[in-house]
Amino acid sequence: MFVQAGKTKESIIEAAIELFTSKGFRGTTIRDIAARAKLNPANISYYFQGKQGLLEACLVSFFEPYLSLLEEEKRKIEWEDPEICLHRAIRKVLVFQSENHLLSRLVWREITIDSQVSREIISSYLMKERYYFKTLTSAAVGEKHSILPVGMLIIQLKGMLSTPFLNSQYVSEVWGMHPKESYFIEKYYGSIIEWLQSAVNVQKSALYVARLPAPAIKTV
Amino acid sequence: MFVQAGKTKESIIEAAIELFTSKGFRGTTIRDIAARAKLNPANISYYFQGKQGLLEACLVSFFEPYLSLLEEEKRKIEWEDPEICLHRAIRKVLVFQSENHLLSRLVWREITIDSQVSREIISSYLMKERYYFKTLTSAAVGEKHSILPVGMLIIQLKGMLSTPFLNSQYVSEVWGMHPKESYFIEKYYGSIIEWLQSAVNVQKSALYVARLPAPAIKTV
Amino acid sequence: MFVQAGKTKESIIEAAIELFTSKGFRGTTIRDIAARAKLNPANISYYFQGKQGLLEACLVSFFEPYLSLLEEEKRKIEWEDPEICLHRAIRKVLVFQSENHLLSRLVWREITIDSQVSREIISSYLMKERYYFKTLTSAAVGEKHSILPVGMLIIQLKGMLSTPFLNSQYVSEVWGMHPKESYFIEKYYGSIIEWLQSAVNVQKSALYVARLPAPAIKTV
Amino acid sequence: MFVQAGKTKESIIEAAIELFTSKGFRGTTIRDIAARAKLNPANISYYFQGKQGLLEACLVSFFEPYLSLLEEEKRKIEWEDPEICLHRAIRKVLVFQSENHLLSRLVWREITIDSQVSREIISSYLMKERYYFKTLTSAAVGEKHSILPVGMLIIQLKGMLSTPFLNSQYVSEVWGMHPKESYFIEKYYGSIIEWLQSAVNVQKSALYVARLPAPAIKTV
DNA sequence: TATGAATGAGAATTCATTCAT
DNA sequence: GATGAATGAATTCTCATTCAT
Repeated sequence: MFVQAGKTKESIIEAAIELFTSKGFRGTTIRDIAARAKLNPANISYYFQGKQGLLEACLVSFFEPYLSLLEEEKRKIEWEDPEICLHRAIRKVLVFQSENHLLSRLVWREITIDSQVSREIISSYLMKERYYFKTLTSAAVGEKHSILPVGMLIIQLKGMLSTPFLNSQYVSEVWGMHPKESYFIEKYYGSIIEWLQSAVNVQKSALYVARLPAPAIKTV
Repeated sequence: MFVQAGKTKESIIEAAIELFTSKGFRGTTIRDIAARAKLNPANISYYFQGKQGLLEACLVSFFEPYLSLLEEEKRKIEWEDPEICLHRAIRKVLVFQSENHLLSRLVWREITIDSQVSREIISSYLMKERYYFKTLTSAAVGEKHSILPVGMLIIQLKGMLSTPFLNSQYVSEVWGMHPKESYFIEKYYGSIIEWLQSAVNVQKSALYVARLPAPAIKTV
Repeated sequence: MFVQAGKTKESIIEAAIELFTSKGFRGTTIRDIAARAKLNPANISYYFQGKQGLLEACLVSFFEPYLSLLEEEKRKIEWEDPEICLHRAIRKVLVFQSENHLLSRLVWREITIDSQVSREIISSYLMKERYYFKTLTSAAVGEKHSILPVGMLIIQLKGMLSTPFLNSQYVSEVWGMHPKESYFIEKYYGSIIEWLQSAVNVQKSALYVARLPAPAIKTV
Repeated sequence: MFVQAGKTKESIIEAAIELFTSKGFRGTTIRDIAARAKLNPANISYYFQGKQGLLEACLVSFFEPYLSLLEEEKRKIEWEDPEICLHRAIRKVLVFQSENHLLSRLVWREITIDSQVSREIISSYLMKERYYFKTLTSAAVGEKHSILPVGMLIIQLKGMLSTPFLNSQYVSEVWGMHPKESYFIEKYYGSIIEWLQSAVNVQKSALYVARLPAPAIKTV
């Protein structure tokens, strides 16, 4: 009626996130979404140029703040202790996902499907993410241990950061609390940092790994 | 035509795993599958009572060997060193997933969707899996450090074990090799064991982490 | 395209009645119906939630006026001569069926199939119909001959009322005219009333029947 | 294995009659039939050249005895009292249908569908039936009342003879007994004969009924 | 901006039938 | 004679999208 376009768009995205997350993208119809948002289905095509566009809007609404968060910490390594920056980045990522746990689950699942039309969007976002992680990690550990296999670290870090949100019901059942609760985040943050510390001291603790024919990796 | 029921079923499942994995369950049509398996689409309903049944057959073909693998190691803790058993279980799980990396990706993605009719099947399998992990982990660390929060360990372990297969393209891009290659498995196994070792010494390190200046962070 | 929902629904029902009647419910495809109504087949699901729903709409469009017709006469027995009411009911039923002869044929055939999902709808309608017939007949004959076996009367009456419409082609061939013609209705009405009169005088004629080699008939 | 072809065919027809009757021809699959007859579905195509052929076999298995029954009585009018023959025919028809009530329901329903491939078969049988009925009725009443509209009589007779079997559940509910029970047949036979008598005296009785003060009737 | 009607493309599924054994 | 595998044709239905209002 009046200037409610923003509101309408918002409520569509909200409904879409809930439904895409629990029923999957293809398993959700735009009628489901329209019904939940109490709107006419035609609005979705109108505002997002189709279902696909709506999914992309969801992805964007995740990646934009997510990446600017990482970017911010990456920038700070110029004048702050990189290790502090990395730790803070990890914490922020956890908090952000916790506050957007449905959307997080949706995103981390959706990127495991190849033939999504959104592939291009996703790819460019993931490239950026990787770049920030690499830079942050290298800065945090690279100076001390130049031959450290940063790649492995990043993969493990990525897994640790996303798994609780992707498999939130698993976490609930094993740990007795949901990843959206801040207490879980605190604990989880703690154990990631622990792991990171010990991983950094990899040479000492893992004589065995060092002897493997791991390819030399150059840190930037 | 030819009495090759076994072969036909096999080839349907094979095609289904490939397509479900890359395009998603709903994104794959039974025609796609039939075309890839060079069969008539009606065979799918004939052999699996519909698309849903085919998905379930895929899940079963993953979980059955996967769980018996875990079960075997769980049984061995009666007379072998539980730590050895846990390590061996981890290794076997990695190798099994590496050999069935497509199927693994499919399974770990599919379980993140709520409203699947397969929910019951999945639930019962995941319950078993959790039980085996709990028993193995508790046996491996419990005796030494009875107050250890095993739950957190298991969540992290689960994440580490599945992430590389779920996000195989991520691994490829960061690490330069695919989780189906045995070289990756060796490396990855090594770092999990490392993590496990240091996690077991959690009390000591926890002390240290507690002293970190974990900066309070406001997210937008 | 055009906002003519009412018209569209109407024309679908019309086409459905024709086709269901001549080819049977299962023998008619929604494509046939859509083609005859010059519409897109999807409209049928859209307006009637599937083929089954369309059949039910047809049944309802028969039973609603049919039953209110009976109900009206049933109500009138309070202050009018019940025999007149019954006769008038019979006449109205014949005229109504004559004017809706295709639909009548469809309905009277369809109720002879057990496993229809529409069973519940049909059952409740038939229960009402029976109640009206019973009340009307009992009132018409009951006061005079309270112990008359009304059940048998009703069964015969039902048969007489529906048969010409169910087997309209039989009527055409034997009688040379179609049950939709009013001349037939007049004649047929006359002979039903005759039968009804004589049936009421059952004792006298029963005497004569008793002499036939048929077993003696006991009145309950 | 041995000479069981007859047995197999028999059991297929038996199963088909049950299922066609309750679920309708199109609503029954040959797999249903094969399952009930505990046979392989391929047998049906083998023995009856398809589902259609099976239906035709069912129709034939009804009409052959049914028509020879009528034919027999028709032949007898040459030397016996035609009225007796007609009554006997009616009785035999009722008994035959009672003993084959499922098949009767199937047949009388199926002939109300136009576009059956079996139309030719049905048509020729119905033509014969009509001929026998006409001959019998004309012989029974025609001599006495040459101006009687035999057509109307036949239509009513047809309706009376088939209705209880076509709507057997209706009969059950109103009358409290099933048309397959001989007690019902006796009663029903009685009332048809009554009707027939009075219909034959139509001219007289019509006059008489009009004037009728409906005398009180005492039941025995 | 918003809506309900309408549609076309395509999906899963059903099923009678065939065929080699 | 009998069977189970396999198929092709056809059917119902779903759904994103469009369009006139």
